[in-house]
Amino acid sequence: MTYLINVLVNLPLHANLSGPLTYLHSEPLEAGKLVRVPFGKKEILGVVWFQESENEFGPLEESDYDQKQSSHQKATLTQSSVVLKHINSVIDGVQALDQKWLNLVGFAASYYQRGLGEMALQALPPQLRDLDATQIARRLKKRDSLKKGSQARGSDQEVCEKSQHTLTNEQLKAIEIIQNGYGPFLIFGSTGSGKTEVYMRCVEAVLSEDSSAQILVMVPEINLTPQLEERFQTRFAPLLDQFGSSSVVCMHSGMTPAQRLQSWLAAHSGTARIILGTRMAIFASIPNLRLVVVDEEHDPSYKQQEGARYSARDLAVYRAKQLGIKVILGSATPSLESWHHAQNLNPSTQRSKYQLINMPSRIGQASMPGVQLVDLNFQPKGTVFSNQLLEAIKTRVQKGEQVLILLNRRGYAPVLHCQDCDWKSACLHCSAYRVFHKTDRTLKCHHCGVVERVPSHCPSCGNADISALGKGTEQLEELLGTLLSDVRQADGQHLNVLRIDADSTRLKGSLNDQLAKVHSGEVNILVGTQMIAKGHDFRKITLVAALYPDAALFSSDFRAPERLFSLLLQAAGRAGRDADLAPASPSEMWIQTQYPDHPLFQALITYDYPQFASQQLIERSQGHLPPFSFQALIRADARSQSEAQLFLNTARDNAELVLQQIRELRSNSTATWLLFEPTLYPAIPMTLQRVANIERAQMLIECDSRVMLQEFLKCWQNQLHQLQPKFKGLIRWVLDVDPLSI
DNA sequence: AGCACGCCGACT
DNA sequence: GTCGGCGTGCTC
Repeated sequence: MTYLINVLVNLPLHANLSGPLTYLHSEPLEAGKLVRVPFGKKEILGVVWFQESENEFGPLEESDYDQKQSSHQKATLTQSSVVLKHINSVIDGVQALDQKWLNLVGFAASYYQRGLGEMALQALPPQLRDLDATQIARRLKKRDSLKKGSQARGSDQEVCEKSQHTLTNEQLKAIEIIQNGYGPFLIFGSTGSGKTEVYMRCVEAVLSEDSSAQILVMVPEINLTPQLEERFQTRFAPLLDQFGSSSVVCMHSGMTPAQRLQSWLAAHSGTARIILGTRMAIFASIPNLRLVVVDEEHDPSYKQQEGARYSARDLAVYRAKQLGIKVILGSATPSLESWHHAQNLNPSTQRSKYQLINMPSRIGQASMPGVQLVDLNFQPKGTVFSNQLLEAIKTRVQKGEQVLILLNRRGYAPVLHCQDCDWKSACLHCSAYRVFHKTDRTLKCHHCGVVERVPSHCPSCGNADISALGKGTEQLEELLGTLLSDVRQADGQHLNVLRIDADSTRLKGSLNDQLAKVHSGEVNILVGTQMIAKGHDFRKITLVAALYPDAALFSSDFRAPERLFSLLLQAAGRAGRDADLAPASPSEMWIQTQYPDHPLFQALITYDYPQFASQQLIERSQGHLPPFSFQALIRADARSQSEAQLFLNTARDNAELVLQQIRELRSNSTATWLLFEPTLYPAIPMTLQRVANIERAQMLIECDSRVMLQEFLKCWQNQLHQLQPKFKGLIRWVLDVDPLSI
């Protein structure tokens, strides 16, 4: 007997093949099974998809039954003139992915307008794709032996001792709400309010209730996984000792392919009980998933920015809903989307979409730092550190406290400039300047990566006197060294200034080494980009300063203020974490700005996120922006800007046709979403118009109905594929559903 | 997307 | 005479 099997393979949507491919096999195969199939001249990994007549959303209808019978009958060897091939092998050692996982992948592919096979295969660990059945069998055997080893060790361990922390009333209340509610929950809790402890208690409750329960905890950045892993490991490993070290696993792109495969297998087989990871972890196969936690849910890192542009936070909410389990989102500055969902009551149910949990207080004596605004209008032009700020910094370091300076610009200076001929260090390939890096004497383009030795004379006129315009973190580091050269620590030692940014942490492990220097107290002043504002628990920092955050106030991106507020609040959260230090030495957050009266800063002074959010939501609502409308962005890359725009504008003209089709197709439908038609704005050059000699343009699509937007994008996408070959200079185009930056 | 086949310029 | 540029087309 030969059966027709639908198999997903890693193919982008725009290949001439769409949907699953049909292969032959000697026996029927369950959906979700992993197989190796011939594809062209290669053999690749495939995932068995549902048979046509199988309905992934429920039991089969009577009418489906005949089809199911026929598809399982002996198949003809061709299908629409394509010669079908046989499946090479079935990977028996790995259990079939379950229907819930297949559904998640199916939903993500359709919502983010990507190929089903592309989505499914991208969601699997790379090594699973590369290894054949025997190699995978070998890994499984290795894993089993590891497991036995740790089991033996595990049995020696003490029984889990319950955490001795006493919880605050806010924490107790939060836990109670989560225990008794349905979710999704949005914990609005300031940094240091003990959100993590709430997560842990909820995790603990679920684990003790269900002896096979698995839990997914997501964090925005790789850097934050080690410390969290350690906390979960020490807390829960004893409780879950039967599986020893594999009971808590990590999933993020910084792991080696072998580690990723092992973690994935541990989650898939059910041995991993707690899965900690970055956005990619949302696609992990977790058959007994019972709880999802998304920490720092507002963080833009949850949105994948290339390939399939999914939002791991939104998919987490979907996944939890699909499984009927709880999802906890947490943030000190929730995304306005989530905040909105937690505010508005549904008139019929009298419930909001998300349940809001307030945790406003910091634990112990610690309170948020007092905000000091320095009006740069009253400072000499070009001031980097105002005198007030400099004095404040001196006072802190002399007392043995630490200072954090935030500047979102790495390198020494963003531009080199020749005063004689007005030459500037423009990048030849991008519409941007190359940045001067003094440490390695180079000019670097941060967009295309071109590196050149810094010229000693102006390349244009030969003038030896070229100057650096603007300030980057490298220069701050240097500047602080000179400005504070006569300042000594309490013990008479010279000051230590440390810079942490993408350049200083390029080498593996160097971030940890540098953080360790901060924790040990060896460092007095820490200078860095936004990577130091997130999550790290610095005990002795009592002063944080943002030197010039004004650019975001006037950005063309409507989300810029939201991001700035969040960044500044998170940075402020780095200060005053040590409750013992707090009473004697209240911490400070300094902001130097030309717009001290701006409502954003005014809301920040009182750390009034609800105030800021409500004011932003009013603006969003008036501007018909998310969360009051839904957006998609299409970007075109081409040889010339005009070609990129021409493609987009032609696509825009075609949209009317697509809409007509939808209207006709649904002419007998009374669905209200049909009334909301998408608006397509004209194509515009991207803010960074040219990168690596490729011209980029984009076009925004906005619609009041999510369903209508989805329907439109699906039909429109077909048109775009047909349109594409007519544009010779066009290199590629990409769709971004729910884009985060515009 | 890969990876083939396929038809025209600068090199041993 | 080849090596190799990347243009078109196919993959169940």
